[in-house]
Amino acid sequence: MTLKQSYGIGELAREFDVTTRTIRFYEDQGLLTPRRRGQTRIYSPADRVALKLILRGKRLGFSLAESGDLIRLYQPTGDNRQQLGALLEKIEEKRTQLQQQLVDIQIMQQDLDAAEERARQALKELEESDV
Amino acid sequence: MTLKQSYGIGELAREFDVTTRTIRFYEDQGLLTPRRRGQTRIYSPADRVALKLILRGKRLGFSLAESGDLIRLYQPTGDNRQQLGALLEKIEEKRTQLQQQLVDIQIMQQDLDAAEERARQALKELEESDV
DNA sequence: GGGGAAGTTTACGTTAACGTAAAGTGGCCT
DNA sequence: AGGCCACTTTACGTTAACGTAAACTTCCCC
Repeated sequence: MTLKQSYGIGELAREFDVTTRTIRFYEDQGLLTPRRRGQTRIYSPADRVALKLILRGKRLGFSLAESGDLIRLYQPTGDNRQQLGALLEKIEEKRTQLQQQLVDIQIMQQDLDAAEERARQALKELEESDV
Repeated sequence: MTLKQSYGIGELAREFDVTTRTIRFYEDQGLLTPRRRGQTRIYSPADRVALKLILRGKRLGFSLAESGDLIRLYQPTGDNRQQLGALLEKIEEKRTQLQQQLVDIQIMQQDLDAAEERARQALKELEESDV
């Protein structure tokens, strides 16, 4: 069995642990574009990938608008030089941002190391004082 | 010259490129605790560090409440075993979150690589088509 | 054919993180 | 004394990202 090629809204909601309201909201914001069977939404694998990207973005503090940008970076658009240039700029910009986040994470990890060390030390001293 | 040991609100605002309103708001949320001279706020180096931490947190999508937790992790608190245990748990939790963010960043960087590659390819094809 | 279960639309409500405006205080300069 | 900063408090306004509720259709099951 290869990939499923369509998904229901509840199905996606369960898989990614979000509400259907959230998924519809993302469509409202133009981030998802399911087709319809009757009035029921049918999601493509591309929609599923987009949703994944949105949630990944959220974990990094991206706004929905920013995730929208990322999604569009991904869609092969028959573009002219102008647009392609702007696109390359956006990519570079995001790259810089991710770099900064990497630095931030490293500093925080060091902070956590220090905090843990102090906590363990405090615990140790408690142990030693009540024989 | 060692470190400055007190800062005005405007001074901090300029240094970190935030408004004074923002700094006062953080105090309102219990994240900063400046002393007063008259009714004017005077910030300590510890306040300055806390502010730095908050802004770093923001870049990673942390809420002010989460950053508040982090600040408290940093303050040496005469704690009992209960609290120290809880503290260690919180630290571990944050560590897990940072790990996830690292993974997210790596995936996004790869996505950006791919997007850039496609853009450059599209540009190349445009160049070749208009001799 | 009655009743879930899962889908839909419409619309008002909510929270976080500030922005913005108004009105006042204190110091310093000329 | 007048004026201009930089600071203060109070309070209402705003945006993003959904939550929540109501009222409706569709399909399936027994």
